[in-house]
Parts: sequence; structure tokens; C-alpha cells
Amino acid sequence: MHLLSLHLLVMARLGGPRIEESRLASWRALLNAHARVIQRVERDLQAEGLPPLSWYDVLWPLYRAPGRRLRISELADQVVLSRTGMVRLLDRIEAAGLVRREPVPEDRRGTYAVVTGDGVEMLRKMWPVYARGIDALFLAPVGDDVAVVRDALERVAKRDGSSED
Amino acid sequence: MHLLSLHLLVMARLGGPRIEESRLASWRALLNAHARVIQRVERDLQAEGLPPLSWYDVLWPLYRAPGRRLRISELADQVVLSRTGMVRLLDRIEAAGLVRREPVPEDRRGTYAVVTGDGVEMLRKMWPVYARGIDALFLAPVGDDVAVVRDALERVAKRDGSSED
DNA sequence: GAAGATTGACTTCTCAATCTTT
DNA sequence: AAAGATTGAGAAGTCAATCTTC
Repeated sequence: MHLLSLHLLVMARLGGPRIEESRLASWRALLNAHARVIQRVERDLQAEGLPPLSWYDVLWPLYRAPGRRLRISELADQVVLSRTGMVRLLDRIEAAGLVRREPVPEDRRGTYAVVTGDGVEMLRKMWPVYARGIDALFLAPVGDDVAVVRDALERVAKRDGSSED
Repeated sequence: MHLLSLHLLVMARLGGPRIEESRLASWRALLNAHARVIQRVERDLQAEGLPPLSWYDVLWPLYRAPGRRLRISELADQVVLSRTGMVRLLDRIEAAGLVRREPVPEDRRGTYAVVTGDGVEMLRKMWPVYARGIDALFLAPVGDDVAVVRDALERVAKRDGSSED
């Protein structure tokens, strides 16, 4: 599954900081919803002999980028993965012929990852599976609340967090 | 990080099934929100010399269960982890003295995982860190939409999914 | 034979150390 | 010295095979 990621869960008070039960339930729901959809999509991809979502997560930003290329560090920042992890992930995707590495002319320390034609082809095969999952497993049950959910979760995602601690 | 888990991401149309951009954005927001909060909480736990969230995910259900114990399979079902993965996770938690294994009297194939006193103590140390993260990183930005978000995501989490495919 | 738990082999991610270029 | 990429060693997860009990 996904690192995913990776856990459902339950949680507690135990005398520490109190969080009202119904508010805690919303966090639990997010964990469960995430786990369920990801797990299911991964299974569907595997069932069709396609690569895991992590490959999609790499190929798609490359496809969108100018010149169909991004530097390895840029890529690692977009996907939630350490620089080291990205190097290894690219090793595998490159071995499959979906990406190739090219030197960066202006900075000889850097390396571009570039999607190949086969990589774009793979995106075309993976997207329908992914889209079906998003639609049936997530968007359908959310229904008319989609706008509220989007706005709320975008506030969470964009939270700086530097004010805390 | 967490198991996955684990990825942010972006996504595409590429000529396949169309998903309206603003609806797709809600899925993207969920991925980003999940990744951000989990990543941050894991970092906070590590900074305080505490174990990862996966340990919490094991200790808490055990604490709540009658007799402070659950069978290994039951545990694996609650947490998103294969049975094998749970065996290995328990090996580590048991080595740290937070859990012990006991045979199941009625079924000699089975094994209980039981939280120890040290395990409960660890829960007490971990919860404040976790709670702070949930509150500041998730509940605060969600604000008054918490009820709508909870209901929507619970529908996603509870989705059977057997109708699809 | 099937279920529960475990082990072995393999995959994937992370941290620390290394090499090259700035 | 710092930044970008890579490599080695170790941590943690999965699948397939095994062992015991039902």
C-alpha cells in the first residue's frame, strides 16, 4: 500500500489535552477516507498491470512542466519524498524507460528528469484508473459538499504552521 | 514517514475521463492536507524522542479493548497494515516493552497483544503531541465547516465500493 | 483443508557519508 | 563551505511459503 502513507486510526484523550469527540471524529474520518481511496486505487492499478501511484506522481508534474522536465530536487519537493527517495524512485522509472536524465546546462551539479514518449503513454493508461477511483470512491459520496470540503482542506494544506510550536 | 503513505500530488485529464477542475481540486486538497498534517506530527514526535504514529495506532486500540488486549489479526484489520506487517510492528513494540504477547486460551492458534503499563504511559506522552497537531494544523483551519467535512468524509470512508468494478 | 501467526526473500524509503560543482 | 545528486547501510513494509491448531 501507500506509505502511505499509511494508517487509519483511532485516538484518545487519556487526560491530556481534550478534543471534543465530534471534532476528533472529523480527523479520524479524513484518515479513513484517505486510506480507503488510496488503497483501492493502488489495488486497481496493480490489477491492470500498471505501476503504483508514486509513478504517476512523478510523471504528471514532469508532463506539465515547461520542456517536460524538472530538476530532481524540484520534483522531490512537489511529491512528499526525500531527495534520496526521489533519486531511487527515478532509478526505477528510468529503468522502465518512462523518464530519462539529462544534465542541466547552466548548472553542472544539477540533473533534469525528462518524461519520454513512453512516459506520456503510461500517463494515458494510468489516468482512467485513477480518475475512476476519485470519481466513484471520493467525489460521489462527497456529493454536493464538494465545494465546502475543498475550501476547508485547502486551508489545511496551505497552513504555514510556522506560527505554532 | 507514514505509511503511507504518503503522497501529495497533482493529476491530469490527458484525454481520458474528464473530471471538472474544481472537483479534482478537492481530491488534491485532501492529499495535501493529509500529507502536511501527518508529516508535521511525525516530525514533532521525533523531535521529542517519541515513537512514530504507527505505535500510537497500535497502542490506542489495545488500550480501549476489553482486557487491554486484541488478537493480532483484529489489530491488523483496524490499522491499515497487512497481518505480516503487524507481526513485525509488534516485534518492535514488544522489544520496547510497551506490549506483551499472550496465548489465547480458547484458541491455541491465536495470540493476544496486550498493552503493558509502560505502553499506557507512552500513550500519555504521545497524545499531547498528536492532539496539538490535530488541533492547530487541522481543526483550526477547518473551523466552522468541521461538521460538514466530517459527514462528507465519513461517507467516503464507509463507502462499500463493492458496487464498482 | 483453512485460519492464525511467523519467517525468509525482496522492495522501498530514510539518514549519513561522499563526490562534484558552485 | 554549501548545494545537487548519488551511494551504502539500515529500517519497515509486502508477498509467498511454513508451522501449528482448528
